[in-house]
Amino acid sequence: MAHGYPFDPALDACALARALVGAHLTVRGTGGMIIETEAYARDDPASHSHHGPTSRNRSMFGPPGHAYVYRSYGIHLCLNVVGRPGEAVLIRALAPDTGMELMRQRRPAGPLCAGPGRLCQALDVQMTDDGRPFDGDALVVMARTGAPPGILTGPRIGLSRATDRLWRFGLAGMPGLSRAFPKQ
DNA sequence: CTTACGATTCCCT
DNA sequence: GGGAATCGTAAGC
Repeated sequence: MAHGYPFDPALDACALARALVGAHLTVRGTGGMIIETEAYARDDPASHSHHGPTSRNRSMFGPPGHAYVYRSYGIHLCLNVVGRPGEAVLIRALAPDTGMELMRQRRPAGPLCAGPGRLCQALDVQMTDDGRPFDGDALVVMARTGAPPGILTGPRIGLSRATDRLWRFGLAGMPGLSRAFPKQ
């Protein structure tokens, strides 16, 4: 049952990153509520898109509402939601609630979805998901309902450039964040 | 062609 | 808290 991609394609990366906090993500039947995101923009020294399109980052310049999946440190995969051209939002942590048993099989020990590499392992995200739409088929994202939650902000994790941009967003009061946020 | 370096995680001390 | 694992990418020569 496809329900389509719920977000305005015109949202800038930070607005999309904020909108995704509290949204719900499912990949082929496993997932949970998104509790931590990071925004990456076109004119952003820390973004893969900073030097323009390449074979690796081509999905970042593709249609909004599609996935950008890349390999990190030769080991892990990371999942992004593509926004405007050259912009994307990294999904950094979930509060897992769907397909718990399957996710625990894939990650028998340790945190299930706290960290971009861990959640990709728990959800069995593949490189073949790169460029795939969040259209409600294999990849499902549902906007949050109700009042806007308290959203924490902080510098993005693991970057050496553009550390002054507070483009990391988290759901206040949630356990399972990949790291603590600075005092607001 | 060569090389340096990550949008990380895990295990050790 | 610190370092190793591990490999694709892209900048540099």
